[in-house]
Amino acid sequence: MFELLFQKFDEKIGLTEEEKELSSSFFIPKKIRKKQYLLQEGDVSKYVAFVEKGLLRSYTIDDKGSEHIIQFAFEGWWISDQFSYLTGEPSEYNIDALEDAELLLLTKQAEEQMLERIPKFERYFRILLQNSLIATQKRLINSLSKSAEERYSELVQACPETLPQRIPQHMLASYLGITPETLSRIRKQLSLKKV
Amino acid sequence: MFELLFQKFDEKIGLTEEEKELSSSFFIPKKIRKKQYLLQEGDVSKYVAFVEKGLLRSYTIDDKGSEHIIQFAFEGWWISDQFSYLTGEPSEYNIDALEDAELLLLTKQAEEQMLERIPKFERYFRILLQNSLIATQKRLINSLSKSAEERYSELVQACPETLPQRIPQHMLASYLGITPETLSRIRKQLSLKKV
DNA sequence: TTCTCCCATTGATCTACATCAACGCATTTC
DNA sequence: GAAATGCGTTGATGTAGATCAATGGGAGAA
Repeated sequence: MFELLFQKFDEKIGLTEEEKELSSSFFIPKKIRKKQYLLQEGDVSKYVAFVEKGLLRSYTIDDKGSEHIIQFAFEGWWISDQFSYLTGEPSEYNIDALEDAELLLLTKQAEEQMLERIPKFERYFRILLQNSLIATQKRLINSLSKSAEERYSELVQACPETLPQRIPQHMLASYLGITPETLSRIRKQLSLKKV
Repeated sequence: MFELLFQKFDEKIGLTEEEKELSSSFFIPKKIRKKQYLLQEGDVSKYVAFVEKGLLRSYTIDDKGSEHIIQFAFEGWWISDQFSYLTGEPSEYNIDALEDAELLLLTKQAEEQMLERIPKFERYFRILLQNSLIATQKRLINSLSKSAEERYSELVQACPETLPQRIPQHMLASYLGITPETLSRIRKQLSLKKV
């Protein structure tokens, strides 16, 4: 159950066997099925979740009723609503599973205890946050400066196998901030260009 | 010189007098003039900067030559290119001053030493990162889901005095991801609505 | 099997915003 | 003081992408 988590830890910070043992005790394993919510708008985000298996997304629904996907989380990624988790305010986001998933949940108290017992996790979580911030800034600048076609091409180029395989097209559109119709037309354009 | 910095520290983590004394030794005070660069595209970001006085911005220039502002940094804010600072890669961003400014610079070595000597700064920087991430995600979702007029109204509503006073209009446009012409028209629209 | 329902596609039309160009005003530069 | 430069405004026109509507195919439920 914890293989992937430990592997990820090892990439950033080395852990001894005792530390692994100890750290694993702070996590709550949980399986959820496709379409099931991990977090619903209005609830408080009590956990950050590490994805051992499966695929989740976080998204928000705007005043006009359309969904905007904030993040996908594949195996080895973390997902949560940082704001709600941090402040205890009710969340404006939803998190649900696109595929049956196995998660490792960390509550805030567990996280704090873990940081106290094994301080080098401070470093680990700081690195995670920095990477998220860098990626989100890049995505923001892209959305402000590039065309939908450019954004889609770059996205698919980044993960050519997994993304189109595992994520339905209308969700990619939502992630890119365009309508499914527009994405369909863009794909047609691109396929014509290639030939 | 360090008043504002210590005040900000105190808001998140308490510091003793010795800790203040010690922590201040890690910073390099620096004054820069309006229009002067703190970081130029292609250089490596060696510092994170705390703004004691004045106003800076970070921005990037796209393939077509237009500027996209990533962040403004008023008094009490931090600014840097996290990616370059972290990896040592040359930066794709520029940082310059919109007003004469007084800064406190922290190099990576200094930061590491400071974290080692006063570990509660881990917490402080983690909070900073979390807040940046939350704000950037919100801005991203706004840019994907709201009209330029909505984004401008909300931005001005957030800081009605400082923003339009201290930031030239074409830079607000760049921050919002629209052209100066469009912003001008939006402002006209809004002023007509009010009357 | 048949009946839904959901999803991707395609066409026709609409609209928010960009682009290009010109002008007036203020500020800086010589 | 004249000249140059930069910024905000306004108008005319172009375009990426949204919206609305219809169609066909595939997956799951009865």
